[in-house]
Amino acid sequence: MTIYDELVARGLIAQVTDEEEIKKLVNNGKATFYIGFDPTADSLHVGHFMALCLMKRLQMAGNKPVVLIGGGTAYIGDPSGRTDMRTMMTPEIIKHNSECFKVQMAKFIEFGDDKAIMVNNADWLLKLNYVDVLREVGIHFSVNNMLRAECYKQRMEKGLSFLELNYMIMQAYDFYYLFQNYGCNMQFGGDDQWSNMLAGRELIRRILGKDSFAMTITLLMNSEGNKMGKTAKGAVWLDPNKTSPFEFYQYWRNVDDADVLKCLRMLTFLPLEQINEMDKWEGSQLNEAKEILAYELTKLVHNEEEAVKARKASHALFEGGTDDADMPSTEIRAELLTDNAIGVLDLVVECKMVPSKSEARRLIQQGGLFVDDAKVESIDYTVTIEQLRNGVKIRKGKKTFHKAFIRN
RNA sequence: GGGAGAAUUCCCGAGUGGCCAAAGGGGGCAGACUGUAAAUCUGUUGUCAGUGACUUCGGUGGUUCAAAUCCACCUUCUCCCA
Repeated sequence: MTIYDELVARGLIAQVTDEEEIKKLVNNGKATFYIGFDPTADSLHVGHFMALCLMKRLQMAGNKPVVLIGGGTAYIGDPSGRTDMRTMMTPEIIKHNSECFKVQMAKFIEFGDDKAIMVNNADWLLKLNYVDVLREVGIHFSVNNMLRAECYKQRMEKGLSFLELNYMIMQAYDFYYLFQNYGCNMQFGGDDQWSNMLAGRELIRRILGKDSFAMTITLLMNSEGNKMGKTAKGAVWLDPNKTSPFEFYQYWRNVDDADVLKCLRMLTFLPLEQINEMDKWEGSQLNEAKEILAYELTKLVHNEEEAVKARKASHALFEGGTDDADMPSTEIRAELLTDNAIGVLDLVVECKMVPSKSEARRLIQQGGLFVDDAKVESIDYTVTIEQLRNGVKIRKGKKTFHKAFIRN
């Protein structure tokens, strides 16, 4: 199976500018392609991960990836798919985030002379001269067309600033710049980037009269049409300090039945034959597929050791195993104790299992808190120092586990 | 630059002087049911304290015994005119 066919079979491709040409380029390893990553946070998330996987797949097929860090575009902020403006980031934060991205990306993509390269658009965007850009680039853009673009449509009601309107132009310029300087003939990105990518292609055609290609990756949505990789608390991060391997594992272990196969196809490197086999599974058997998904992804994003640990912890907590050593834990500082004990309310807040004591109170009143598998019946319940020395297992509801302990 | 309107608790959105910590929906959390799924039903959803206190309705001042609700100024946004 050719690489292009595999991408299609995995459901990764959303839109392409010219299927035949792209197929040819990609299958023969002739593409030099770029994907842009704006450093909007200090860690990559699942959406970035998909893009990196795609890069890897294409790299394995002999194509040359260019990772573009949007250190310059981050100064503007992409309005695509947003209903409100992003908060402007300071140069220091942008720089810091860019560094974080670089470190994390090195885990997935091989960089080197003949391998992948990494560039930062801050290097060329930040020194552009306004009037020159207007004359050389701005002349090629029709505001009428821009405003018709899907990515701006939803902003027409709530308001779109001139700053943001220029994002498309900057991204288009990036493509043009990489085409000229790195022979980059193709751009990939999330499906919400389609208009921006077309703009770049159009710019290259207008200035240089040359053809270039663009392809978008299907956005990973759940069966309810929401972007996946998001929780109530925010994104699922790849940085283990922001989303622990265990939490990461659990996120995927808990996806809806309807989404498991899609996730396996799009996110893992498991052979398609194996995944198609799982497609026949039904009902509770899907739990097995979810476990495979969670394990595979944890292994890819973190490493095999973490994946094994997370799986073990998960089994221990949900299937009555005994080894609970790997669940998230918090060390309780001795000064929090009074009379060698601590109230449960304070304890669960300290472990950050609930945001406030009021919430902890409610939780207990509704019978949703357990300490060492015994239901906490009263908000006055206290945990003693002896218990803490052994480590107490706290459970909130059915799925949230935490261990609290104190050092001797 | 001129005119009209808007800003409410995580989100949407009611509320036009006391009965408002603020309707309703969404989302979240918990309980039941289950397969660590979905759907459904129930409870809950500002904070701290055992029913009372404190902080909140874009910001700052003011009127009043009392304001999310009235007034002034400011900020941001939307729409119409230029």
